[in-house]
Amino acid sequence: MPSIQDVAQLAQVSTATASRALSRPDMVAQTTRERVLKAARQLGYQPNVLARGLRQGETRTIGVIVTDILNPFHATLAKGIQDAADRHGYVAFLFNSDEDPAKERRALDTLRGHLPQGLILVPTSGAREHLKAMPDLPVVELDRVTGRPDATTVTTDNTGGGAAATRHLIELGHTRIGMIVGQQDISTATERHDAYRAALHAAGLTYDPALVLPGNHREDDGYRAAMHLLSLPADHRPTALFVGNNEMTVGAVLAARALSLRIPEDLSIVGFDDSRWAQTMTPPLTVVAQPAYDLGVQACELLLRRLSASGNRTPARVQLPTTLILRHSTAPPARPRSGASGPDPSAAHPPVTPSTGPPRA
Amino acid sequence: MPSIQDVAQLAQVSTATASRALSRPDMVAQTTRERVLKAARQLGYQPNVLARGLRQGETRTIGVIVTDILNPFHATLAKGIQDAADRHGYVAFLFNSDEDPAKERRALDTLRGHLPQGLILVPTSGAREHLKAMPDLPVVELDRVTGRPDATTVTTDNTGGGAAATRHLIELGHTRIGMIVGQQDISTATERHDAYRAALHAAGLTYDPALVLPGNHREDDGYRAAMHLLSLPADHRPTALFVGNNEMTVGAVLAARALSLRIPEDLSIVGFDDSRWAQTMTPPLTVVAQPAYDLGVQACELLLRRLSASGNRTPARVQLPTTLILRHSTAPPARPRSGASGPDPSAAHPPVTPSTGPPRA
DNA sequence: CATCTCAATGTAATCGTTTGCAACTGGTTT
DNA sequence: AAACCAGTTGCAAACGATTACATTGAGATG
Repeated sequence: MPSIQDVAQLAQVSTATASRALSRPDMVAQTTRERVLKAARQLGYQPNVLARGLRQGETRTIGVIVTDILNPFHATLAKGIQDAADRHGYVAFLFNSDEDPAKERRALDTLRGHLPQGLILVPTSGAREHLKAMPDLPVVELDRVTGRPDATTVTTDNTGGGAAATRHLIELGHTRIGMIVGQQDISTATERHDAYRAALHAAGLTYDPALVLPGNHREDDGYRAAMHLLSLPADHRPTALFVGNNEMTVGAVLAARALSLRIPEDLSIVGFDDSRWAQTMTPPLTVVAQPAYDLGVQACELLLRRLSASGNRTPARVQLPTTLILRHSTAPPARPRSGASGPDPSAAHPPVTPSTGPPRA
Repeated sequence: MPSIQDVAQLAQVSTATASRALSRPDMVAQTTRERVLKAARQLGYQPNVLARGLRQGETRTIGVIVTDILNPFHATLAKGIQDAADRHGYVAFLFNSDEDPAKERRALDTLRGHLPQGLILVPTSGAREHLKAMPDLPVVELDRVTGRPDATTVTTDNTGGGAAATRHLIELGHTRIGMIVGQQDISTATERHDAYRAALHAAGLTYDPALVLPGNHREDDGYRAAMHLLSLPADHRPTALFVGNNEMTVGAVLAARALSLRIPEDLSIVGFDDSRWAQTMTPPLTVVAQPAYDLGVQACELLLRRLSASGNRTPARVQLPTTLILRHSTAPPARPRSGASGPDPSAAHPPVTPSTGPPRA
C-alpha cells in the first residue's frame, strides 16, 4: 500500500501539502493540487484509515449490532443502515448478538476498540447494563428499547399494530383469540402484548392467560406454542392467533398445517412484520407490516445528525407507523360444529419439520 | 476511552511494561502483571485497534463482500464467515455490492483503507478487473469464481447439482424442460446451465435455446422469464422448469400461480438453493440444496489458514457437494390434454406431507 | 570480590496521518 | 525602503500502541 509519503515524493511536495491537497483542496495552489492528485491516482493511493482515525479521533465509523442477521427483518434494518451510512461517507460495522446478552457484550467490547463514533443497537435484555460501561458513546436504540431514561430510539408503533391486529380479529367475530408473544423483557413483545390485552378489554372480551404463550422469537418457539394452543379441547381452542413476530409466525403456520387445520377456515392467523414468505405462502398472510428498511435509514440518519450537531437538540425518539395488511389468513370463525374432530394431536407428530436455521451458538 | 498510558500510570509502570503485561504475559513478573491487569480491569481498558493496527501492520480484520445481504443464502454465508472469524479472534467487515460492479469497486476501496488482512468475496462480473488493483491482498472467492488463474476458491458443485436436477426431471418423463438461468458472466450460472445442457444431451434430448431464458438473479427476472416461457403455445410450453437460483425461483412460482398452473400437476419446478421459503411453500419445493453456512465457515477458515502459514501450501480450491432434495413440486408431466383449465389453485390445499430438510450441521 | 548472566523494566523510535506554527514568496501599502 | 499582507508550503509534534535496544539489579560463577 502506497502511503502519503510516496504520493508526496512523487509530486515533489511535503507530506503536509499532499495531505492538504487531498482533504483541504482550497488551501493549496491549483497547480500543486493537480500534481498531487495525479500522483495519488497514479499510485492508487488510499488513505490509511487507521492512521487518520488515530490522529483525528474521528473514524467515520459506526457500529451496528442486530440480534439475528438471518431474520429478514434484521437484514433489512442492516441494509437500510448501511445504505444511509454510505451516503454520508460513513462505514457501518455489523455485528450479531444472536439474542444472547453475552455475545452482545463481546460485540460491544470488540467494537469499542475500533472507536466507532456511534452505535445503532437492537438491544438484548442485557443491553441496559452493558451500555453503562460506555457512557459517552452516542447510541440509537433500534426497534426495541432498553428503557434507559434519555435514550435516543427509533421504533415502530407496536401498540397501534397490536391493537389493529387484535381488533381485526374481534371484528371478524372471534372471541377466543390466542397470542404467541415474545420474551417479556423485550419491549416490543410487551407492547404488543399489552395492546392485545387492551383491545380485548375494550371489546368487552376477557383476557384469558391460558391463551397467551411466550416464545423466544424463533420459529421453534412459535411451533411449540401453537401446537400447545391448538391442541386444547375444541371448546377452549382459540379460533384465531395473533403471533408476536415473523419467525414465530412461521412456526405457528407449520403447527396448524401439522394439525391439518385449514387457514383461515379453521384458524385465523395474523403475524407481526411482513415478509416475502408471508406474501407468498398459501394463503397469503394477514400481517402488521413494519417499515424495516426505513427504520434502518432513520436510525442511521438520526445518529449522524446527533454526531454532527452535538449541541443541537435533534429529536430523541422517532416512531414509525405500522400497517395492517389484510390478506387471506383471516376469516370469521367457523360455526361451532359438534366434536371438531381434529386429528389426535398427540399422535400428530409434525409431518413438516420446522426448518431450523443454521446452528445457533 | 482510557489509554494504555492511563493503565501504566495507575499500575505504576511504564507503558512498555503495561503493554507486555497484557499481550506477553510471560515477559513480566507475576506481581507487576497482576497489578497491570487489575488496573486495566479497573479502568475498563480496551486496546485501541487503530493504534495497534498501525504499529503492527496487523489488524486482525478481514473484509467480506457479498452481492445481496437480503438474500438468505448470502446472509447465511455472512453468518458462517463471521462466526468462524470470531472463533479465531478476527473481525469481519461486511459489505454489500448489490450485484453492481461499481458498488463493489467502492466497497473494495473503502475496505482497503481499513487494511484488512484478507478478503472473502462473492464476485460480481467486475471483480476480476478490480482485484488487479490490489495484488497482494489474500482473497478467497466464495460461491462464484472470477476465473483468475491461481485464485483460492470455495464453491459448490454446481455441475453436479445442475445435472441431478435435470436428470430428475428427465426421469420423471419430461421432455420439454425449460431453464431460467442467471447472468452468463457469473460462473455459477454458466456451470448450472452447462450441466443442464449436458444432461439433456446425455439423455438424447435436444437442447432448445428457446426454452432457456436469462435473468439477473432477482425475483422479478424469474417472474418475467417464467411468464414468457409458460405463455408459449401448449405444445411448446415446457412442462418442467429448472430455475438457476433461489430468488428467481420465487418469481417463477408466482408466475405459475398467476397463470393458474398447478404445481406439480401442470408444471414441475426444481429450484437451486434451499431456503425456508422453499420448504414451507405449497407444495414444498424440490431443490438442489447448498451448504451455505458451511461455505462461509470454510471460506473463512481457508483464508485464515492462508494468512498464518503463508509458505504452507494449503488447498487452493474447496468444493462442497450439493444435495437434490425431493419434495413435491415435481411429478411426471400431465398427459397432453387440451387447455390448461385447471381448478383455481388457490382453493387447492394439497395434503401436507413430510418434507424434511437436509441434516444441518 | 569482580564479573557474568539473565530476568525485569524503562527509553525511545516507529507506524501514516493531520495540523499548529513558522517560514518563505511576491506584491502592496505606508 | 520598511512594514505588512495573503497565499503557499514545510517542519515537526501529536494520536496510542508495540518493540528493538538499553539499563538495572540480583544472584551465580570464577
